[in-house]
This record gives sequence, C-alpha cells and structure tokens, in this order.
Amino acid sequence: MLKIQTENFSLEQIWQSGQCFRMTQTENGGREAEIMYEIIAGQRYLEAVSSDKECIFYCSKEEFEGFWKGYFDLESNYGNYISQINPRDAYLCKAAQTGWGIRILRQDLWETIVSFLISQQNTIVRIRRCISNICHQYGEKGIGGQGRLYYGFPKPEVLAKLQEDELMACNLGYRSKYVVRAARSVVSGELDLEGIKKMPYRKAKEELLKLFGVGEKVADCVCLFGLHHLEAFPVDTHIRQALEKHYKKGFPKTRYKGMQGVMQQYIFYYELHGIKG
DNA sequence: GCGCAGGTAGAGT
DNA sequence: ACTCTACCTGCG
Repeated sequence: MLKIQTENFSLEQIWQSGQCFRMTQTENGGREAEIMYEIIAGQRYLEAVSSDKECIFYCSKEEFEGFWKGYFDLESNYGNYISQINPRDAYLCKAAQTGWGIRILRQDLWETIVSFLISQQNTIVRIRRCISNICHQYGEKGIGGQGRLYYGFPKPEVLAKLQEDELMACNLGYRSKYVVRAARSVVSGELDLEGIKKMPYRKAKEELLKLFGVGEKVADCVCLFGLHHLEAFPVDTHIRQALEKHYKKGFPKTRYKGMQGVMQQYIFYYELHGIKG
C-alpha cells in the first residue's frame, strides 16, 4: 500500500468529474469519513481508500510508479494551471477552487472512444451501467488485489464480431451500432489507434471524426481523456450553458492555450457539483 | 405521460 | 452552411 498526498488530488472529484466510467465508489462499512474506490483501467485493477486527510492506494510501489502514477497524471502540477487563471475571472477562479483535486486521467484510447460513444444523450449513471454491462459480457476476467474478480474492457476484436444491434442487450440503445462499427474500423485497420497516439491534436481529432457516431464533442472528449491533448475543449450542453452565462464574448482560449481542457473540466465539475450562489 | 440526459447523422431549406 | 428531427432507455 501507498499513501498519496491529498492536498491536490481527490478521487471523489475525479469520480464525479465524469471522465472515467470504470471507477466504483462504495461506503466503507463503519468508517464514515472513508470512501472506497475500485478503479479498472484496461486490464488493470486498483483499490483505494480516501479520507479527508489522505488517500491510500493498495498496490505495490512498482505498480504505482509503472502505471497508476501516470494514469492519474500525478507528475503534473495542477497548481501551475490554476495559478494562470485570470484573477479577475471570478467564475473560473471559483470553479478551479472547487475542483482543486481534479486531474485529467491518461485513459486507454480504445476504452475512451467506446465510453464517449456511449455517453451521447445519456446520463452519467446510465453510462456507467452500460460500460459495466459490456465489460461483464465481453471483457476478460481478472483477479484483483484480495482475490476480487473483475472484468477488463472488451477488446475491439471481440466487439467487432457482434451484430450491430447486439449491444442493445447491454442497454446501449441506438449507440450499439456506433460501438460495433468503431470496433470493426479498428480491426480492419481503417482506424489506426497507435498511429493516432502519435498525431498532434488537430490531426487526431480529424481521424476520430471519421468514425460513425463521433462528432465534435465526442472527438474532443477522446482527445482530452484518451490522448491527453489538453488543448481539447469539449463543448456539451453544460459547458454551452456555462459559456452563454459567463463568457458571452467566448471562452478565452488564447489565454489558456494548451490547457483549455483542464479549464473545461473545472467548469464541467463546477456546473454539476459545485455550490453556486 | 412527457421531457430530458456529457450528441450525431441525415434530410431538408 | 445552417436548422430540424429521430434516436434507445430510464428517471423525474
């Protein structure tokens, strides 16, 4: 096990920020102040317990250094991002202050594509359930820390074999065909995941937009959460409303060049979970 | 019962 | 280039 400083890292906020749908949150029996998390990334599994003071990762130092540290983007100093916020922008200051522990995770590209294909016209609760369903149905089994059984994320090869409407059984609704077709694109080589990882933001987004079911918003989410292009600024209904209310002249993307995605997450989180007056 | 939820494709001006 | 609508499904 391993202790993480929680002055600028919050699993709770990351969980609520809705960028990862494979974290589960549970109460910790008798201890009220502690919350347990299970995090599955690709085929990896992690248990963590967080309280006000600290966060404990139940993994070896090697696993932490080799994977989770990068996954949670713990090498980056988010204080640097926050310190660049225009002090006269009271709204963004408040949003960043509220989301002090958010990080842009470095999630698996394929997993992110599927997750955000499913996210459209959907609720976060239902997205979680959809992803859980397809993982239980088509993912590989693994054994976690204390012998806990878990399911990895289904590989493109597995999903590509399905009928286009077959994932409706996992409650994906009309998004079923989007996911199956995306899987086929990967298997056929039409969509080169490894190639996309090496591309700059613009080019990567352009490639992703070729997928059936991927539009501006989903492409930007994939760029931000699956490729760590921090200049991606996904605009959804919540962000649109916030922009209309607080940035009538448009969001100052130039000022936050190369880190607009981080600001987007602060705004998104604040709109959904912040206490607004 | 109706409208909406981290949108997008396709058809119509 | 824009605007309009259908779309699975579950929850208020």
